[in-house]
Amino acid sequence: MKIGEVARQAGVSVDTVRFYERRGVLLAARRRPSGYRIFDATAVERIRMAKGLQELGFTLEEVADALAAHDGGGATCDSERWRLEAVVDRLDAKIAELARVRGAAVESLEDCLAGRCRLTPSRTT
Amino acid sequence: MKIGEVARQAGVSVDTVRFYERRGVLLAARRRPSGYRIFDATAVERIRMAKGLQELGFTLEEVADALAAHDGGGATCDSERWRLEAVVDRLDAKIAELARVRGAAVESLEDCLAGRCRLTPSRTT
DNA sequence: ATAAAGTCTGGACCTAAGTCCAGAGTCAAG
DNA sequence: CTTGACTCTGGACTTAGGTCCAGACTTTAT
Repeated sequence: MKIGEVARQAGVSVDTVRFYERRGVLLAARRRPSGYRIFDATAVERIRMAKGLQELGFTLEEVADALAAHDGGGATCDSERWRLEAVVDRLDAKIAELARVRGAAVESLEDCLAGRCRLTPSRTT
Repeated sequence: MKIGEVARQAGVSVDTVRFYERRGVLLAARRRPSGYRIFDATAVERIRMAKGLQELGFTLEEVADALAAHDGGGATCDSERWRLEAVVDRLDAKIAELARVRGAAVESLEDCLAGRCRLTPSRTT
């Protein structure tokens, strides 16, 4: 697969694909003699994973680190339990945090509707 | 309350407080004759709300817009149902998304442990 | 009354995550 | 074998969200 195809399948720009390679989200791609990068389907998966995690507040660096730990686990995937478990833990924490903020928001809304607003210094009209 | 106290209570820097004022997250503070800003407790609440939402992927601008809609609702809080409801809706969507990504991550992990890794082009060792 | 601590403004600077060239080379379809 | 679409590199530029001055003024505690 050439870079344009990867970009299309992952829903990002080719610039982003190259950027991700530099940042270590993607492994350094193999090259044709011409210099053109050659990718396989895992590249698309990695970009999708990165995008999903990023959406949820993880930085590219964290994603790159997790993937590097995964790749570097040794010969095979199962040779260590790797970081994805840690990622899942963080997702759980994030879900809890989200629920907490949601609760706070709902509380604020209730107070507000009850005339005791915390967000606007209103003249209790 | 002076700016330092607000910053302390909200857990941000005084620079951030001023920055938030400029960006409309905080209402323009009243001033002493000296020029010093005077805040009340709602400022702290607004910063906390902003930080919480930001953590979850909302931009400062979105937060500012929601708060502006709230403030501008008219004389009182309950004069419109305001945007916090929309925020809660978005939080729900985010929670769903988070759950989805979590599922995808767990699946990847399972595939990986089963020797069918999607993220590393491994030589099936 | 003075010193230390806090605040003011305006502007420069910073990181993350991209985006957008220019200029040169490559590929593939007709 | 040409032509239009792709790809390459390197570097400049962008936006969001801050952070960090300098130099001047204000407050507060002793």
